[in-house]
Amino acid sequence: MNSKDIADRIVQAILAQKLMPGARLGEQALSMLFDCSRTLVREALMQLAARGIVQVSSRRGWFVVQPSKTEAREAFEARKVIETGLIRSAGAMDKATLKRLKQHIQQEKTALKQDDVGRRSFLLGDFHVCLAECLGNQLLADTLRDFTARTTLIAMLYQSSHDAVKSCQEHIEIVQALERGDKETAEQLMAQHIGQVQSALQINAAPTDPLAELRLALAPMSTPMAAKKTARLTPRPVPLASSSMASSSISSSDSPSTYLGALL
Amino acid sequence: MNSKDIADRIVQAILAQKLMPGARLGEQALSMLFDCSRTLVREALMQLAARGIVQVSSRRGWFVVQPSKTEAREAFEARKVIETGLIRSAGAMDKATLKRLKQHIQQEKTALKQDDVGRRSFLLGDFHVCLAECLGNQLLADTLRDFTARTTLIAMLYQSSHDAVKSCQEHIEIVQALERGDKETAEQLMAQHIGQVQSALQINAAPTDPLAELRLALAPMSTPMAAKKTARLTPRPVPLASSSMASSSISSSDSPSTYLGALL
DNA sequence: TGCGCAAATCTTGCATACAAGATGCCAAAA
DNA sequence: TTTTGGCATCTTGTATGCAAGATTTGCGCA
Repeated sequence: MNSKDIADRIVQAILAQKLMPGARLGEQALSMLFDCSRTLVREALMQLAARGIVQVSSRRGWFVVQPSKTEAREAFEARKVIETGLIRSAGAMDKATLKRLKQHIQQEKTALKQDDVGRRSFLLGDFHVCLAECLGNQLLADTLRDFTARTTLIAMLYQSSHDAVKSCQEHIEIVQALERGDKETAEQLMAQHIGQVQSALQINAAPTDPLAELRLALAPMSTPMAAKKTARLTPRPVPLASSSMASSSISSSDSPSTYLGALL
Repeated sequence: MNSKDIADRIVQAILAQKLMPGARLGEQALSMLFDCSRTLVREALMQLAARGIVQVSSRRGWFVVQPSKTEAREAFEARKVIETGLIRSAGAMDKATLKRLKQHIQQEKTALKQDDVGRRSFLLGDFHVCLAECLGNQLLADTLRDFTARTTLIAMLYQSSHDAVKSCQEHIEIVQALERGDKETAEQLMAQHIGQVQSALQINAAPTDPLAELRLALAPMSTPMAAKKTARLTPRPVPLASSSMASSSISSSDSPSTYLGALL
């Protein structure tokens, strides 16, 4: 278990929407989870920070990034630029490549059918990384993975009303266009597809009132003492001032073991 | 002096062609240079590794990356995709932005006139980062900085015969096209410009046979023992198997002080 | 009850110590 | 002379300890 593995696990958890933006990533907690020293955890977090996936607030803690509206726009624009450009500059695809893409889409369908939210989210994002690899550019594929993690976080943060089934359908159409060699259409479809995801954001929903979580938790219940403790409410809540969101419940109000469960 | 500063300095040294591909970056040496512990140096190197700028060979050392031919192709393709796409998707530029670009070009001219190789190399690369920022995408600008560092290393590794004056001239033309709102031409010029730099590479010069150095060194000399020792051949030469190159002499056979001078 | 201050606690920042693999060097033997 | 075995050295890999800032908590006081 080296720092690379730890970083990969964290990225995967984000792609599977199991780590929310703003989630706390304590060095101690992670070192216990991965059964290693803080040193390795720190190295992993440093790498992720360099990739723009986590950030550290001096002597306060490490947190999954919460992209601002500007950063959200930039991330989607970046993906559009890269993915459409990649299609445009690509040569013809061979059969094996197309097969791989189709297999990926099959996996998406399976995850959709089984209602496996984590896997579904991961695969819908991974399609784009896979496509970049198929188009023959590992460098851009890796870059795209980070950007996809970013847009996934953005979708969580801005309460995307995005439809997974529709997304999968759009992936299918893109691959079909590529299969018949119609790059122009494929490029156009890709731009639309990313645009769809982007416009599904409630871009003004983020600065919702910071008490939403409390309100929900403290709403009158029919069976008053159903849960013995209702869990501590936001013990160390949203770290960074700015916009708050409903995410911290998962990441910070559960016990360490549960909170870290996202990585297992 | 934190790890971020150290990483920045290393990147700058690469952009200024003061650190060659394959150059050794010993933790101890850097910690002495920056007067800090190995921990900080290690954190910086980890970040750079995550950005694909350095790599570590287990218990052997840290080295500036030596992109393979495939990686070289990918890096140039990535830059083409991003930079042309960015121009295409950009809106109109305001006056202040154009002014900034023109100032940058002025700096390029100055460095050219003064024959300041380091600054010249840095500025010619930084133009593209600057442009990305001007086009309103900091995320892609940061990405482009890393990619530019990569292509700079590639140019060093593959003995680019690239002409700085010509490059600057091409920058000027791109900005002119942007100024008159002719994005289409600007995009085309940019693609050509990057293509020029790419095709100036001696792409077949690097994977020359690994014995080239030996052959040269062992070629019959007219004055047999002219040099008392002919220098140890590749003392701790190229770290990773694959392609060898003529660069290691500078980075690894000089004394630490000289070798680290690139960062000061 | 509300407010302010200080101690306690938590979390990261940084340095250092030690472990362990990789490399180079040298001597001894074939 | 060449090869091989082992030792010395160099370099990273990992853990741990302590310092210092940030946050929370609890208490005294008006």
